[in-house]
Amino acid sequence: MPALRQQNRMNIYDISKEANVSTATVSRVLNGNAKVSEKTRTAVLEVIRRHGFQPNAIARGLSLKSMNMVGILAADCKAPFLAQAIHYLEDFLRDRNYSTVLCCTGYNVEDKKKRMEFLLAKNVDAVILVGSGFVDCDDSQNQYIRDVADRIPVILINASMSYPNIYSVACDDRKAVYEATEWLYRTGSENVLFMYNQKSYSGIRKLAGFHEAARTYGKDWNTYSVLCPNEITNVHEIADFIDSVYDTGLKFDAAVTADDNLAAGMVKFGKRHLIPIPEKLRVIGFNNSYITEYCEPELTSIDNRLEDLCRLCVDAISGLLEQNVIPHNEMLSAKIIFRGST
Amino acid sequence: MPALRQQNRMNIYDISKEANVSTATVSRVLNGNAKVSEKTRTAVLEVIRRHGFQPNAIARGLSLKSMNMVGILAADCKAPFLAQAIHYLEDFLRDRNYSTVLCCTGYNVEDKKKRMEFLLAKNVDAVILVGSGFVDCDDSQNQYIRDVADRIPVILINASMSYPNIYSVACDDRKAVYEATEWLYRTGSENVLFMYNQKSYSGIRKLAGFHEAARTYGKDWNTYSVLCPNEITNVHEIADFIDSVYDTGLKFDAAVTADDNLAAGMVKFGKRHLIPIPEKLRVIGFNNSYITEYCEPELTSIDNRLEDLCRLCVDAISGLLEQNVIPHNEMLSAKIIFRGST
DNA sequence: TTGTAGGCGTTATCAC
DNA sequence: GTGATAACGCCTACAA
Repeated sequence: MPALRQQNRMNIYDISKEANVSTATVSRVLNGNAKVSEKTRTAVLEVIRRHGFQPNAIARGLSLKSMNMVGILAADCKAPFLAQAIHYLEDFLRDRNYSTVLCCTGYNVEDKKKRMEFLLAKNVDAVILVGSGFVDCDDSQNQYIRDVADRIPVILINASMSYPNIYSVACDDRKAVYEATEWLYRTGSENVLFMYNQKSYSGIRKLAGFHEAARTYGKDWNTYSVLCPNEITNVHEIADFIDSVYDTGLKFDAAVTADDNLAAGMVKFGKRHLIPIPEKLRVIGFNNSYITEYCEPELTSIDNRLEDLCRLCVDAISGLLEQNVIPHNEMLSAKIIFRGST
Repeated sequence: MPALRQQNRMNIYDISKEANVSTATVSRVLNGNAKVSEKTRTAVLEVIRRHGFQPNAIARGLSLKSMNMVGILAADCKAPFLAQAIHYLEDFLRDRNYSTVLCCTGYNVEDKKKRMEFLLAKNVDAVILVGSGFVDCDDSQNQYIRDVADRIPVILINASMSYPNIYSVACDDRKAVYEATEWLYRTGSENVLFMYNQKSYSGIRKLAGFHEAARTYGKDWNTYSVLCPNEITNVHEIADFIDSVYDTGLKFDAAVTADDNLAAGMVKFGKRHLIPIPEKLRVIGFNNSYITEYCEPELTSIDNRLEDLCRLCVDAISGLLEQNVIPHNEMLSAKIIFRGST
C-alpha cells in the first residue's frame, strides 16, 4: 500500500549547498555543536530560517538510534485516574523533549501483550505502565514485562516488580487503606466494608491494609472485603452489584473502596436505599479524582499524589536514558482528603 | 547528551547471513512481499523467530518516509470528552496500524502553536485536532493550522476550516442546541439560559442555535446567553460563576450548556439555592460524557456521537494516506439523551 | 525467485 | 573550523 505520506521537503544537503558549507557544518549548527565560527553559523541559520527548514527526525533517529519517544501503556485512557496520569506524564515528558506514544490496552492480559508489542515495534526509548493492573498476581503472567525490560527500561506507576531495568514509583496504598479504615472504626463505625475491583499488585496491598485495620478492631475482615468484577465500570451497575451484596444480608455503615468510581457507586446505592450519607453510611474513595466533586455528597477520598508520582516517573526515565543510576523503587505516602461523604 | 537508548539488536543483515539469503529477500519476507519461494520464506521466518527479530521501525521509516504515526492535539487530555475522544481515536488508529503520538496543548494559542511544532518535528503522517477550541474566531490566529496543512493532512474534530488538505468531522451543534432549547420552551419553560465557555467554532454555532430558538419564542436571547471564562473548569467555581450571574437578578428556570461540566456546575448551583431540579430548574448538558451519571439528578445531555466522529476521522486519515479522495467535511446529527435533570 | 547496490537524511569520525 | 565519508538499518529498482 503505497501512501502519500509526505511531500519532499528540503534536507540538510540542500541547506549545505545553499550556504556553501558541508552537511557536517549544517548538522553542527543544528545541534549547537560548539565548533563552528560565528560567521558561518549565522549564515547557515539564515538559510535555515529562510526555508523554514526542519531536520528529518526519522533520519536523525536512525543515526542516534532513538527518536526520543516514550511509550505509555494504560488499560483505559479515558478512566479519570489514568487520563490524568497520561496528562501529567505527557506534560513532563515534553518538558524534557520526549514525545509520548500512547496505547490503550484494555484489561485482558493477552491484549496487553499485543499492545506492548505494538508499542515496542515503534522503537520507543522506554515504556511506562500506568496503573496497578499491569502486574498480575500470577507472576508467570508478567513474564512479558521482564522480556521488555531486557530491551528497554520499564517504569511502573503504582505497581512494583523486582527485575533489572524495571523501576517503579508508587504510593503506599496499604498504609493509606489501613489509615482510612482505622479512622472509620476509631470514629464510631461498626462495620466497614472494603470493596475493590482487581487482584492486582495494588488491589492486594489495599486489601492487606484493610485486613490489618479490621483485625486491629477484632472485626471479620473476610466477609467484609468484596471483589467487584472489574468489567463493571458503570456507576449504576456498580450500585447494582452492591445491591446484590446488600441482599445477602451483609450489614455495613461505612465503606472504603479501591477506586473513586466504586465509591460513586456506593453513593448511588445509598441514594437508592434512602440511606443518608454520611449519617448512616460513610464512604471513602481512592484516587481523589474529579469524580469526587460530581458526587452528592462529595466524596472523601484517598489522594495518592498522582502528580508527584508522574514527576518522579519522568525524572527516572530521563535519568536512565542519560545513563544515570536511579533508585529502583520509590514510594510516597498518600493523604486523605475529607469531603461530605464522611 | 549521549544516551544509552537501546542495546544493539540484530538487523536484517544478520538474519540474511544466517539464512543464507540476501537482505532483499529478508525484507520481502518481512513485508509479505509476494515473490519469494515457500521454502526460503519458511527458512527465513524460522531464523527470525529463533532470534525474536523485529525490524527497526526507524530505519524502515526513513526508507518509507513514514513511521505510520498520527499526532493528536487536544487542549486538555484529562477532560472527559477529550479523553474519550483520544481513547476512541487511538483504538481506531491502532486497528489500521498507526501509532498515536499525543500532545496536550492547553488553551492558549501560542502554546498550541508550540505544541504543534513539537508534534510536527516528529514527522507524523497526519495530525488530528480534537475539540472546537482549535479554530479561533479571529481567523488570523488559525494561520498556523493552514501552514501545517501545506505539509500534512489536518483533520479537525468538531470544528471546520476551508482550506486544501484540511478535513473535518463534526456534529451539528447548532441544530442540537436549537432543538434542546426549543424543546424546553415548548414544554413549558419560561426563560432558558444558555451558558458556554469558549467563542470557538463550536461555541459560536451553539450560541446561534440558542438565539434562533429564543427568537422563535420571542425571548430575549442576548441577556440569556452567558459566557463563562474557560479557565474555570472546577464545578464549584462554575457554580460560583452562576451565582454571580444569579445575583444580577437574572431569572431562569431552564438551562442549556455547551458542556456537561457547565451543566454539572448548574446542578451544584441548584443545590446551593435549594432550587429543585428538574421541577424548578431543568438542565441540559452537552457531550453526554460520563459526568452525566455522577450528577444528582443525572444530566440530560446532548450526545454528539463522539465514537462515530472518531471513526469517521480515522477513516478519513487512512483514506488520505492511501491516496484516496475523501469528503472535506462530514456532519452528523446529535441526539438528546434524557435523564433526571429535565 | 533471488541478489546487488543505491538511496532515505542525519550524525560522527576522521583528516586537513 | 571545516569538509569528506562512512555508518545507521531498511526498502526497492534493476539485474540476473
